[in-house]
Amino acid sequence: MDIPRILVALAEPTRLAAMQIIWDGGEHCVCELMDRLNTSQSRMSRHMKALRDAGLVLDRRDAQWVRYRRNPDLPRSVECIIDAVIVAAAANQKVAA
Amino acid sequence: MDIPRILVALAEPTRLAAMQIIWDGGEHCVCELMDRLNTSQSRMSRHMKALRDAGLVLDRRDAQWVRYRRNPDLPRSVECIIDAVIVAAAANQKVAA
DNA sequence: ATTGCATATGCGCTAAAGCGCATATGCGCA
DNA sequence: TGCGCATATGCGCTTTAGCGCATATGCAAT
Repeated sequence: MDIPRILVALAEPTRLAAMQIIWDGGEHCVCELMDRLNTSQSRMSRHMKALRDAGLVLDRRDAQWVRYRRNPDLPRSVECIIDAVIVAAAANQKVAA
Repeated sequence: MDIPRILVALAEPTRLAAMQIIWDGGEHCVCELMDRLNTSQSRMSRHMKALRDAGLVLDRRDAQWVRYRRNPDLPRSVECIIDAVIVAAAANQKVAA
């Protein structure tokens, strides 16, 4: 559990947005994320790799797709960080809107 | 409230350690932090500037010293992030010890 | 005014992050 | 086997972060 590494992973806006999508519990392929976050394929793929390397998400091959999902085995302390970050980011988006 | 900027600020180990010291509520000069965190003067000063620029701490001139303290006006959502990060970092240090 | 301690900052350097582009790989289907 | 979609990655580039060193600034005391 490398806290700085986790924070770095969450500190990039596109990665944070991806976490917001994934954290609810579903599985999401790269192409879906890349469409919803309006970014390129290679960029999205690399960002997902960063989240995976930080231990925040898991991935699974499903035919031609790779499905990413939240890592269910994170320590509670790390889940608390992510919850707090997502809440704060969501609150911020409301203010901005 | 720029969440990514806050996360970047917290993602550096020395800055995170400084936040752990400051978050309790006291005032701490750069020389104290630099001694306790075993780092150089310029490095510590710059890291404190980063925390200040992120809005996490405030500073105050007191004679030859500059006292840093936690920013009491942070939104609750941001305080939650910092609390969670500090708890997780502390838990980690126990495991490592 | 000078000295000394505390802090900030300009400068140059190195390392790392992030990106686009092109290409490779994995998989299903015809 | 060959094609097409989804994903990953090598490469080169640009930007940014972080550092040490030296120096500037602020303040107090002599």
